[in-house]
Amino acid sequence: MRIYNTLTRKKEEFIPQDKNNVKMYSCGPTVYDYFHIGNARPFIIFDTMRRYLEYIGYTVSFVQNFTDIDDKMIKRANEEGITVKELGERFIKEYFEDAQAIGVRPATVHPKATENIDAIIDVVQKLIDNGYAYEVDGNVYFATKKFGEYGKLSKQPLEDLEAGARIDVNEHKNDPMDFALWKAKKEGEPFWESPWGEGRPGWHIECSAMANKYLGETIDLHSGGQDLIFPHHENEIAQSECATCKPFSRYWMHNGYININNQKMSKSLGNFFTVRDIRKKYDGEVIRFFMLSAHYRNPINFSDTLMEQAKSAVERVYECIDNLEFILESAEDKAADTEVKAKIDECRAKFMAAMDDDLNTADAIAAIFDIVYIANTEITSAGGKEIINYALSMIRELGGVLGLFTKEKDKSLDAEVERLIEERSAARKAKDWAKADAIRDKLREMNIVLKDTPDGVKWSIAE
RNA sequence: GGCGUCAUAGCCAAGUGGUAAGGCAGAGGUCUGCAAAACCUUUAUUCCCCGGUUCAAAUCCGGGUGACGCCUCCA
Repeated sequence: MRIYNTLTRKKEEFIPQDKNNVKMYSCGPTVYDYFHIGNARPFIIFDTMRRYLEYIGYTVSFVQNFTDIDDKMIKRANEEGITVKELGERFIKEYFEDAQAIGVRPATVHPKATENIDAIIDVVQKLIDNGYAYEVDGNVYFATKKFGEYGKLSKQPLEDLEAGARIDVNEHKNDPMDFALWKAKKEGEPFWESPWGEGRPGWHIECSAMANKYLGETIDLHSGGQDLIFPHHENEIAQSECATCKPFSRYWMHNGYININNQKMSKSLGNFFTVRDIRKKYDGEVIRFFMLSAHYRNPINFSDTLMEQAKSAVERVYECIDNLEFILESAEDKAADTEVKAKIDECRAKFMAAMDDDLNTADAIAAIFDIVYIANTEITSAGGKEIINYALSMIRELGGVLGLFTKEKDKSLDAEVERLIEERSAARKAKDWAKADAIRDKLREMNIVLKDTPDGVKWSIAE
């Protein structure tokens, strides 16, 4: 598989250090609120990356942290009159609820910053020992100028960064570009004991410490949103490589933004939609489909119209699945048509080629729609069970790689509905259209939609 | 000022040298008792503009125009 590596700004063949296992780290949320749809994009994209890596045979050690101590956490906890710990626990729980709804599986490990303070202190100490960090009044800073490669990810020479930097007023730092590894305790803030006194970790250091602790010194793939390239990921590289003297991550993937009216969505701009809110109107799967219908590095707009389009597209696939399952019931055992089977295999090949090419999920989705078309045009109950099952399982299998189209229809009908369907069939047989239509309308009100097909009456539940 | 991204139909979107995928929406039709679903036809001789390279360019090169992002917490 080839991926676009931010470090080299080129598509490269992805070769993990261990041929069977991929070590992958993704920056997780700061758990002070529900996550918004902009946060959801990397969760969905890199969950899909993980699923695909597993599909092509790797085991994936996937670490995604929770930032549960920082300025925003403290501020919010104070506003709500609860402890930082309580705030974190609440939104970690909410994270998992929304994540599940959009098909994002739990990572292998979800380390929390507050539970890895020892590991963080170790890295900070190592940086001091190696001469890359210095302590001032209980604060520890990273000396960016000591790291000659600083700026290699964002391709920004330190001088240029400095020239553009808005001045951070801080009398402790030796240099404006230096950043905090450890912050001395302020009144009313949570704190931990450290060699430099009571305090708490800076933001960037936790990812370096946890990646190192759970995945080792050199990981295969690090991912996140483009806005993390600088300074967060740049700083992670500096911290990790200066502490271990080893390369930190061999590949970096960054997803594009989500815009609202072509403007970046972010919490600071206030123009954001939480996944929790969107879910009130759209199924999480529709959100996921929407995200995967464009290439992950392109910016995408978010709007109601786009969600409606995504919803209709998802329904087309489920309609096909439902039809196949329906005709399967009346189909006979019969060998599959080899030509149709070959066409479906071609779709799978197209799907794989798309995913291999820098996770081109838009093309991969198109391949699934190609199978839908084949199913709709070339597969009937007369074709027999085998080919129906083949198409069905292929849609499920490839859909599953994207975390889509995995829902199972609840086939149970309550007795009353069943009786009405029977009654309508009898009325149709007697050509009593008025009665048949009245029953159909009545069922419609009960959210049961009937469709008369050559293979009998098919029902489905209205959304 | 530095670094970077994007521009393809009514909407969304793939396509990085070989003659415009896929989805949504619209129109007409087929099927159906009527529907629904599905299918068929139709919607870009053309990919922001101008030059250039090439037998061949949406794709490569040069120059414009427009939109956006990072350089400050942010996915």
